Amino acid sequence: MANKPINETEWDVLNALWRGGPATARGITEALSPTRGWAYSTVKTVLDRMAEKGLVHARRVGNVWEYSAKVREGEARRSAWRRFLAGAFGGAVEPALGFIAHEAGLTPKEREKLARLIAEARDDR
Amino acid sequence: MANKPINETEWDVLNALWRGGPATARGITEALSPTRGWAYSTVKTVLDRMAEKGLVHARRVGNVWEYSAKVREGEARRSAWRRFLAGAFGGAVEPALGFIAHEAGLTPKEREKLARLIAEARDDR
DNA sequence: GTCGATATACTACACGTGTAGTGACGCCGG
DNA sequence: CCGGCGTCACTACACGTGTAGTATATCGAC
Repeated sequence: MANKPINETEWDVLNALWRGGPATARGITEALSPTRGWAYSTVKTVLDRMAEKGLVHARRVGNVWEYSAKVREGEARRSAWRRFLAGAFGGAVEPALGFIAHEAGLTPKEREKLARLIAEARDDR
Repeated sequence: MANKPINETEWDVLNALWRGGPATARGITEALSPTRGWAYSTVKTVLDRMAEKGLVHARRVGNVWEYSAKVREGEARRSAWRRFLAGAFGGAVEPALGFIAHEAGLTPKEREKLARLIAEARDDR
């Protein structure tokens, strides 16, 4: 299961790992330094906590730990989607779709894009 | 502003208020009792905290407090949507739309519905 | 083999949240 | 006018999270 919510900090770390592949605590610290500016020890703590939760995998390499994403991006997103539905729409899909179509503040261009994407999705299955 | 994230418990309370209108702590306790089973004092605490945050409005009526939703449903949903985007998609709208069309696990029927909703939205503006 | 750099492991602390107990006080019924 | 019931205000506490310091272990260079 491991269906704990993923929080802000964790998304940042996961995104870094998804984009850059496995990395050490120092690597992540540097990757996130422009946006977050965390201290090394902060990143280490976050990573360790994520490892406990099963979000990342920790592997000893020489004397350093190398962390890699254990959840896949798609999964994490689906889980975020489910939480979004659960919270804001009591888990109901259709109202959420209505919201996205009408009230999510999409630009016409975005709506167009979405229409196209749906058409595609319809085709490929 | 008031752009604090709304958490699970708060969604429950807000939903109760949106559906049932203004209510006292006891009222909410009862409304949520099937799903949550909170103690009266728990609900009171939650409501007071929500009042502090500006999520609900508290009005003294006789010797009881009556609480009403201060944020509107649409606003709250938009804010949840923004947080969903920020977390799972780094704030980018289009990848999120792609995800919804392709990977969110929509049934064909739901996709159909979404297509219709978009068409509608296109019409009315 | 000693030293310096770096990583680790452990600890810390404040704030948010989930959940609730308790003592005091006011209002309605008798 | 008094007592009980319900409500309030306050307090509590454990756990999660954001953020980081520090003492110790270890590795590579000299």
